[in-house]
Amino acid sequence: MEERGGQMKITLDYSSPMPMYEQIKEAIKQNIYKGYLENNDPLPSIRQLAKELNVSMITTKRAYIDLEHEGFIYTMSGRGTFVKIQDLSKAVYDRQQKLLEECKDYFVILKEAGLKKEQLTELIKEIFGE
Amino acid sequence: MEERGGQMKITLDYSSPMPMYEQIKEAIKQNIYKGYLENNDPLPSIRQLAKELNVSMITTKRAYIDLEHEGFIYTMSGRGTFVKIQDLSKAVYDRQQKLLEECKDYFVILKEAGLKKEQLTELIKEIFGE
DNA sequence: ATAGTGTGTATATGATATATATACGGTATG
DNA sequence: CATACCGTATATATATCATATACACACTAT
Repeated sequence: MEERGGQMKITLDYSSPMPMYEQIKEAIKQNIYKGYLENNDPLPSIRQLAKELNVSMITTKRAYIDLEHEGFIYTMSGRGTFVKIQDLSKAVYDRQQKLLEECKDYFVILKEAGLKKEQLTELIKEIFGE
Repeated sequence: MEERGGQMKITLDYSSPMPMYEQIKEAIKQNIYKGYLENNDPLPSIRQLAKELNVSMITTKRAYIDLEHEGFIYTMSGRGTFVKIQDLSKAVYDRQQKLLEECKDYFVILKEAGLKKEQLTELIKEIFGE
């Protein structure tokens, strides 16, 4: 039997306010963005993943449905679910641009809360290094 | 009749995924943090606010209950609801520290997504000025 | 004192989101 | 063609978000 999604390492925070199917979605997207999963790689079956994570099939299925609608994966009934990523570097770039846009709104909130430019640049140094 | 919460300007985004009672909470907190509302200032009654915002009394009540639990306001049955802020500058400082902590986690995510230090400092310049 | 009007409070109710169990249908392969 | 994997569909449970409406408390002008 072929290994399915053996690279996947998903850990759920059952007490998080984020729904479990959202956590699963995020984890799979991360695996794609980081290049751990390539085009046409099989994902774990909804059954297997549900067993691993101690959730029901419906929950894993729900995550897969969403990811399919968002264009990250495709499903073949009776066969399994597979990664659909045509151009990884473009996907990564698009995501970065999206994050930058969100970041902009976030900075506005921080500014309105009275935080100073220096406090943020200091934090950036701390995380990103000098 | 005394004016109640006449300073308040709350606008709801009915299509936002953020629950309406959360939006109301946030708006009131903002009014407190910005000094528009002082200690013991009356808030609009749950009825009046509900009417203004086209929501039910239960929704405004829910917001007030949460804010009371968080220590921002207090309620006197039959009289109304009032701001409870002992030390504004401390509250503002505490909130800034909390935001900075959250910001730290956020920056880690941005770094992992492959964003560069310069992209963020550039964005900060844009928002905060030179 | 009490009626009136303004407060907050409590109960019953519904829509939607999240998660489940279980029975069903498709696909490959010995 | 049996079997052992896949995904699919139906009925169901629980929590969250929001509502309507009837009730109780507090001030104030008769």
